[in-house]
Amino acid sequence: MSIEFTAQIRDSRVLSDHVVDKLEQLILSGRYRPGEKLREQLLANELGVSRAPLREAIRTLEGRRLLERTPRSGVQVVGLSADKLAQILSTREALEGMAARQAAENMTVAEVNALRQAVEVLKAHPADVAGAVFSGGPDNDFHRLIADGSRNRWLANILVKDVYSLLRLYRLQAALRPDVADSAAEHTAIIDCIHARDGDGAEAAMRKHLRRARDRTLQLLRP
Amino acid sequence: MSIEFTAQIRDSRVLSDHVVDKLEQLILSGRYRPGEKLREQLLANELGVSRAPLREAIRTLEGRRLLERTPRSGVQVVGLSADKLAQILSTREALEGMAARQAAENMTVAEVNALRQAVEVLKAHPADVAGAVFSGGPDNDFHRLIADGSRNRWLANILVKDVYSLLRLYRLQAALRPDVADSAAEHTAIIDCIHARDGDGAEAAMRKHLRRARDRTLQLLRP
DNA sequence: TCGTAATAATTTGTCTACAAAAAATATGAT
DNA sequence: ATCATATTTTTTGTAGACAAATTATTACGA
Repeated sequence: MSIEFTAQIRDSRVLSDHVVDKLEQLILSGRYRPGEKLREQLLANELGVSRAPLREAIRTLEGRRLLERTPRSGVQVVGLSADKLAQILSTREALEGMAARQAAENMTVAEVNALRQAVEVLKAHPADVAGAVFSGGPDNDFHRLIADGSRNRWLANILVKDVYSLLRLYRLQAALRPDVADSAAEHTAIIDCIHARDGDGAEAAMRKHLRRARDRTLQLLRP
Repeated sequence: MSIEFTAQIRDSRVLSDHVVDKLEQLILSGRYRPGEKLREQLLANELGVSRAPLREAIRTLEGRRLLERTPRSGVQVVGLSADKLAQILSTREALEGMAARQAAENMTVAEVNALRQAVEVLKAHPADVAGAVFSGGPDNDFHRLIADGSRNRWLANILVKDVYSLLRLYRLQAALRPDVADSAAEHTAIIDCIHARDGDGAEAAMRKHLRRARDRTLQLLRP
C-alpha cells in the first residue's frame, strides 16, 4: 500500500470544497439568479449537507465575489449591473495583459502550439461557443492557456477563479457571447507576439483585443 | 492570556467577520509566522470563540491567499518565497497601473490634492514609514488613494484586500521597506499625469515606478 | 541502530441543537 | 382604511458533541 496509491484514491478534498463547486455550478447554470436570496437550511437540504460546510462554502464564494452577504440578513447571488461589468472588464484587461506578457516570456513551444490549436478549434466550430458558456468552452480555453502559460500562479488564480466565473454569469444572464468570428485575427496577433517572445507586443495586443470586446459588450448593454 | 474582543461585538458585523480582522492582524503583526501551522481549537480558545466562526474566517482568509489549507491536515500561514513575491508584484503592477489610469479619468480635484498632500507627508516624515509597515502607513495611503480614486471598486478591492496585506507580510518578514526617498519624483510624476487627466501617462508612470521598486526588492532578496 | 508496523493521541470535518436577530403576520388605535 | 405596534414565525449565528482521519508514539523485527 504505497503512499501515492492512497493519495490517488482518497478524495483529498473535503465536503465544503465540493459544496463550493456545486453551488458555483448552480449559480453559473442559472438555477439561482443574480440578486436572488438564498436560505441556508433550504439550500443545505437541497445539497444534502448540513449548514456548517455550506456556510464555509458561502464564505469562499463571497471571497470570489459571486455571493454577497448582509450580516444577520442573508446571502444573495451577486447583483449584476453594466457599471460593475465595466469594472470587471477593465480589471480583466489589466490582468490578462500582464498574463500575455509573461506568457510570452515563459511559455514553452508546446504550449504555444496548443494555443494555436485552441484558436483553430474556435474558428472551426464557432457555433459551439454559444452553448459552451456554461462549461467554459473553447474561448475560455484560449484565455486559460495564456493564464497558465504566464507561470504566474497568483495572477492565473485571480483570473480563473474570480474573473472568469463572474464573466460567465454575465454572459449567461445578459445572453452575451464573445464574437469569436471577428476576433480570430486578434487572437492570431496575440499568439504571434507570444511566439516571438515579444512581451510588450503580446500585452498590447491582448489589451487591444479585450478593450474592443469590452466596448462592444458595453455598447450592447446600454445603447 | 486570551485575546478577547471588547465591547463592539454588537454592530452590523458578525463574530466571524471580527475573527477575520483579528486573525489577519495576528498574522500581519508577526504573532503567527509564514508557514506556521494553526491548530483550530487552540486558536479558537485564544480568540475566545468557538470553532464554527473561526473556520468561516479561515475560509475568508484562504480566499485572500493569506492562509493555505491542506484538507484533513490543517491550515497554515502562507509560505513566503522570492518567486511568489515576484508574481504578486507583477500582478500588482498590472492592477495598479490600471488603477492609475482610471484615477486619472475619475478622480476629483479634491482627491488629487489629497494625493499631493500624502506625498508631502511622505517626504516630510520618511522615518515614520519604516515603523508604519504594520498598520499600512503613509506610503500605503498614496496607493490606497489611487485605488479608491479609480472608482473601480472591483479593482480596488483586490488591491486592498488581497495584494496589499500580503505585501505587508513580506515587508515585515523580510525587513523590506519601500524606498520613499528615491521614489518621491516618481510619485510626483504619477500625480501630474493624473492631474492632467492623462490616463496613458498615469498608467505608464505608475508601472515604471512599481517595476523599479520590484527590481530593487527582488535584487535585495536574491543577490 | 534504523526502519516499519501497530496503537494511542490529537486534530480536523460534520452534524445537531440552541440562542439571538430579522422578517412576517396579526392586532389595535386614529 | 391606514399606519404603527405587538406577536409570531422564520432565519441566521454560535456553541458543543461526535465521528473520521491524520499525526505522534511506542513496540517490534531486521
